[in-house]
Order: sequence, then structure tokens, then C-alpha cells
Amino acid sequence: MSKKLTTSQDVAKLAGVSRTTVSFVLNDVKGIQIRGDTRRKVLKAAEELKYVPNAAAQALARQRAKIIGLILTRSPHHIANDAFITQIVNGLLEVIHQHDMRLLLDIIEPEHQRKAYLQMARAKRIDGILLSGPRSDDDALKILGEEGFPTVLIGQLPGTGFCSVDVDNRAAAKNAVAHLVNLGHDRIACITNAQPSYTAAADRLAGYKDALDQAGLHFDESLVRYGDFDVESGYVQMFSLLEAGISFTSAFVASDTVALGAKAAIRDHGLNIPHDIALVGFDDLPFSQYTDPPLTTVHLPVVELAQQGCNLLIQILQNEHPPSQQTILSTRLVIRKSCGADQL
Amino acid sequence: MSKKLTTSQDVAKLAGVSRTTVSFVLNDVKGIQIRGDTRRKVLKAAEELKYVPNAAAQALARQRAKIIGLILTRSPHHIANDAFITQIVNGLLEVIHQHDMRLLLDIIEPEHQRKAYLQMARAKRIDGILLSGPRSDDDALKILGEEGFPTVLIGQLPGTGFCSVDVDNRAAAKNAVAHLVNLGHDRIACITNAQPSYTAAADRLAGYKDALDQAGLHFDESLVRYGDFDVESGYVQMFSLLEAGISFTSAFVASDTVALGAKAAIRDHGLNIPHDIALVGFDDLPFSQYTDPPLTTVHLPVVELAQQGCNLLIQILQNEHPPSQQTILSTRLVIRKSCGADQL
DNA sequence: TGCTATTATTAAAACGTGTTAGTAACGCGC
DNA sequence: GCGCGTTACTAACACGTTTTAATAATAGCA
Repeated sequence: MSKKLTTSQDVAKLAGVSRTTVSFVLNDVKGIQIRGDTRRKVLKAAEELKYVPNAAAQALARQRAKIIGLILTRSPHHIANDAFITQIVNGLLEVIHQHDMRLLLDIIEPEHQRKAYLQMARAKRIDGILLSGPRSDDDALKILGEEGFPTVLIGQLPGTGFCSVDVDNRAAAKNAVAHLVNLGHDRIACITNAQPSYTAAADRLAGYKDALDQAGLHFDESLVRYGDFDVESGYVQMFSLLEAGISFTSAFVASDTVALGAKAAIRDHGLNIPHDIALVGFDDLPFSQYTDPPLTTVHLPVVELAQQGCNLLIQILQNEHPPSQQTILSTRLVIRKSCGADQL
Repeated sequence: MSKKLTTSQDVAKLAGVSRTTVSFVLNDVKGIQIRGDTRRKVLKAAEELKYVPNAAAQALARQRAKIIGLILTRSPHHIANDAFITQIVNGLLEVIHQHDMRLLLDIIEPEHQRKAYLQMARAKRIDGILLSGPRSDDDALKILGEEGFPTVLIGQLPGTGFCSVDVDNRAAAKNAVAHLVNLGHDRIACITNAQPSYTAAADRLAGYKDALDQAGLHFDESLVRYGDFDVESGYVQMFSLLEAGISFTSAFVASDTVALGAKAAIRDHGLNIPHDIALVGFDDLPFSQYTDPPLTTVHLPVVELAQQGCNLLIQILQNEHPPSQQTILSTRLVIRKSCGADQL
């Protein structure tokens, strides 16, 4: 491992020009004129030496790391069960690559070392933050806001001034449950995707109530259970519902992952979907159309969510007008077999 | 957004010492003695000013970015369907955090801009690379090796000098297929997880053949299909097998994701698992025990894979003896209902 | 030829840290 | 009182860029 590191000085020497000229040529600085042959000399020298500018030095000089941070605030266990993350990363990277930037990924446990990303921001290790799963009790986030650090939320935090991209969870959930109502169900159970301290979970539950209200149906607390992101929680909660001896003919499960567990519990009770219990999920994960039966669910434009969030952040970084604060993308109900709609 | 940036100079001034002393105290440099009260003054000043060292400047000065890069060489579409990534990231971050480092994530499309991570390495944006899904036709990787850049493969590339962590795909596949043989099956179809240019896919296919050989069974090319990472490919390939009119009573599908698609195809043909066709997967994804029926599959220690790979890389970075080149972790067959073993 | 305007290039100052080499201050033995 | 080793600190350089201000070279014009 040779210790030599090709620097812009080397390129300059080989091309017979100054370091400044090398920088001008390589960065294509506008407002600066360089003779054609000089430019070619520099480019040739750089090519020959396989010169690559040192990232740290560049970051220090131009006060930009060209890195954006994606922060996920969930426990590792929840991360492992989150089928969205890869899609988010995909969408993000597409935009990021267009701007010749990089992605730094970090996971922060809700109760733990919350200041980690505050540090990264202050150290200017990252130029901006994309935060998925914002919590209202997150002080670090609050400080970030006060310090004016470029931040975009994937999700929402009403009452704060943050830019955000999200879907209308409440309306989407209402729509999904209304579908069950329209199919004639009046005893509809609900398993949330997570604890109600997560705004998305609370919103989806609210949507469930909205649909009941609109249909003039009574909201029965005993039909509600709280999921916890993963498959197992779906199994456990649906099991609990079935064991409770409360009658219901359909269920709205606010996460496809959780719904998968719920489905297994229903099967283990010897019941049939959709005949005995009609099931509607939320998320439309890649596997959801391949479950047995295929899962009726709410499609979330995750990739678009990530892309728009990232574009928003980059606009902020470039000081282009801080655009409309809150972006809401639309969802759609994907009707498959698990709700029994095709049997009408 | 105030333009001021607290620097170590500010801390020095407030504490009434030199910048050097601040650095000594904050980095706890050994071999240097600092009086107790001076140390306290510095710490207090740093605290008061909320000083956080500039990452770029640090990286430049100490020639270390304290960032390791996770490079995934798969197409975005495949990434979206890869349920392992989140687990890998989880395992990685745990180790990375212990060493006060960060994770930079990038996805490189196999056919496309391969040099991207070579650039990052040369720019010293990252200190080391963890590469998942290595391909033998990857020139950039070859160059990385020649330049002695710290690299660890998740997966394998025989014949190269890279450190790597992997499982014995061939033995694991052989074991899984042998299980089907032991259950009395002599017509066993196979759908790979990916194109055979991926070493993992080729190895698993080889293991399938090994098991047939050992059992004295004939290898029938027409029973083999090639999956392509995602659920859909499983559906398509199993469909093709079923339509081909070749009789078989069981199938080894070298990926749980692909197996999910295969399962759907079997169902759509009105066949029962495991009665008509016994199914064995590979990977043991979080959802695999919740499919209907629960999937018999090969458990992969993904988290451990990531952790050990990361530890290996960090050891290399610290110039501790470049340890045993190839690490192989063990797998185990998880027997559930889809293979019909419990009906014996 | 001189003077100015423009063009092409460079020297030097930032950026904020880590680190080496060096220097005061102090006690100590003789 | 002189050298000598310790202790506690600092001045100054290094890291590799970008960018500003200055300069050398060329052209335009009377």
C-alpha cells in the first residue's frame, strides 16, 4: 500500500500550470476563462494521474460535505421488519446521485442517544437531514429547527415549522374502512401499525373512527388493538381479538407487515379469509399481492415520498425559495381478494 | 440562521488556553499531561459553547473520515425486494456505532457506473468498503484490490485476495435438498435465487446437484429455472414449471422471496402445499414463518454476517494483523410445514 | 509609443483541525 | 549557581482543497 496520494499539486506540476488553474478547469468555474490548450493539458494530466480530489479537503474548503443524512428513528428490531426502508433508500439515491451527492444512513433508537444526529449536523458532516419517523418528544429535532439546520420530515409533526412530505393517513384509512362498510360489514376490528405515539398510527386509527362515524356505526374500544411494526405483533393482537370472544366479520390492519401476522392467527383459528373475516391492510408492500389470498390494501407512494422529500431538501440547501412547507401525496385503495369484494 | 460557527479557537479563547491544549484535552491524547484545573476549564468552555469539532477538518487532519461504505451491487428493483438489507444495516450500525464511525450507503447497478465506489475510495470519503454482492466481472473491485484499499466482501470471490464473510451456500443447499430426498421425493424442481453469474446462485444450484448425486438421483435440466431476486420471478418460473407438464412433487427455491411467488403460482394452479408439492426455501426472512403454510427454509445468520464483516474491516483499518481471509458462518435448516415433514 | 481594457494565470489566504517540535517554568542535586 | 530533567503548555506547520485579489500577457486605440 503505497503512501503516495495524488494531489492537485501533482496534476498542476505535470500540466505545467498552477494549482489554481487545475481547480478552475476541473470544477469548470464560470466567470473564469481558460485557454483551450491549457484546459486540455490539465484534463490530460488529471486523467493520466488518475487524480481524484480529496473529499475532506473539498468539504472543508467549500463548506459543503455533499452528503445528506437519512435518519430513521426506530428500534433495530423494527427496522429489520420494515419493508419500506429499501424503497425509501432507492428513491433517495436516485435523486442524490443526480446531484452528485452521497447518502449517510443512521438509525436512532427512540429512547436512546438522540443527540447523535444533532452532533452530525453541528459537525457539518452532513448538509441536510431527512428524518423518517419524527416524534413530538424529540428535543434534538427541536434544537435542529431552532438552529435552522436544513431538515425535511418524512411523516409529519404538526405545529412545528418543518418541511415535510407525507400521505394523508387519516383519509386513506377512512377510505379503506369505508370500503369494508360498503361491503356490508358492521363489526370491523382494527389493529394499528404501531403505538399511537407515532403520528401515523394515531392518524390511521382516527381514520378508522371517521369511517365508522360516517356510517353511523358505534365505535367499540374492545375491537381495537395496537400493533408494533412487526409480523409477530399482528399475530399476537389478532389472536387476542379472536380469543376475546367478541364477534367481528372483518378487520382493518394498518400495516401489511402486521396484517401478515394477523392473517396467520386467523388461519390458526381455522377461519377463512375473506369468508369468515375480511381483511384490509395498509402499505402495499411488494409481497402483498402474493399473499394467500392477495391482500387488499392501501397503496403508499413510498418511492415518490422519498424522492420529493429529497428534492425538497436539496432545494433548501441551494437556498431556492423555501417551498410550500407540507407536501401531501395521494394514496389509493388496491382491491384484491382478502376483502371479499370480488365475490359480490 | 446565524453564520457563526463555533471553532476550537473560540473554546481556547474562552478557556484562556491555546488551541493545541483544547485539542489535547478533547481528544484525550495520551502521553500528554494536562493540569486538572486546565482540563476542567477547557471542558467547561467546550460545553458552554456547545462546541462540536468540524468533521471535514478532522478528516483532513487525521486522514481518516471515520466513515465506512456499504456498497450494494444490485439493481434498484432488486434492492426494493431484498428483505435482508435492513438486517445487514442493523448489524453493521451496531458495530459502527461502537467505534464512533458512520455508515455511507450506496447502491451500484451491476451494468452501470461501476466506478462510483472507486471514486469514493480514492477521494478518501470512506475509510473502508463493505461490498455485498461481489461480481467477478467487476473491474473497479479489482483495482481496489490492487491499490490495497481496505475491503471486505459479504459473499465470496474465489481466487481474489479479498477478505470475506459468507455462508457455505453449497453445503446449505445440499442439506436442504437432502431433506426433501429423505422425505421420499425423487422429482425435485429447483428455482434459483438469481442468475448463475451471482456466485451465491451458482453455489446453491451446485448444492442442489450435490444432493441429487448423493442420493443417486438423475439431474434433470428441465426441472431447473432461474429466479431473479423478486417475488414475481418466482411466480413466473414456477408457473413455467407447472405449465411444462413435467411431473415433480417438490421444489427447492433458493430464496424465500422467490419462494413466495412460487407459492402463489402453485396456489393459482389449485395445488396444495405440501400435499401436492413440498416446498423448501432459503434465507429465513422475518415473514417466512408466517406464510401459509409456514415455510421450511435455510436460516442465514445475516446480522452476524454483517457484524463480523464490519469487525473484520475495522481490524484491517487499525492495521491489526490482516486476519484469516475467509470467514464462513454456519446455517441451519428450519423445518416448518411447507415441506410436509411433520406429516410423517 | 504610451495608456487602458481585457484576457489568462497565479500567489496567497482561507477552511478548522491534528500534531511535531520547542519553550518557558519549576524543582532538584551537587 | 549551574546543568538537567520534568511538567504544562504553545507556536507553527501540515492536511488538500476553493476562492479572492493581484499580476503578467495580450490587444485596442489614439
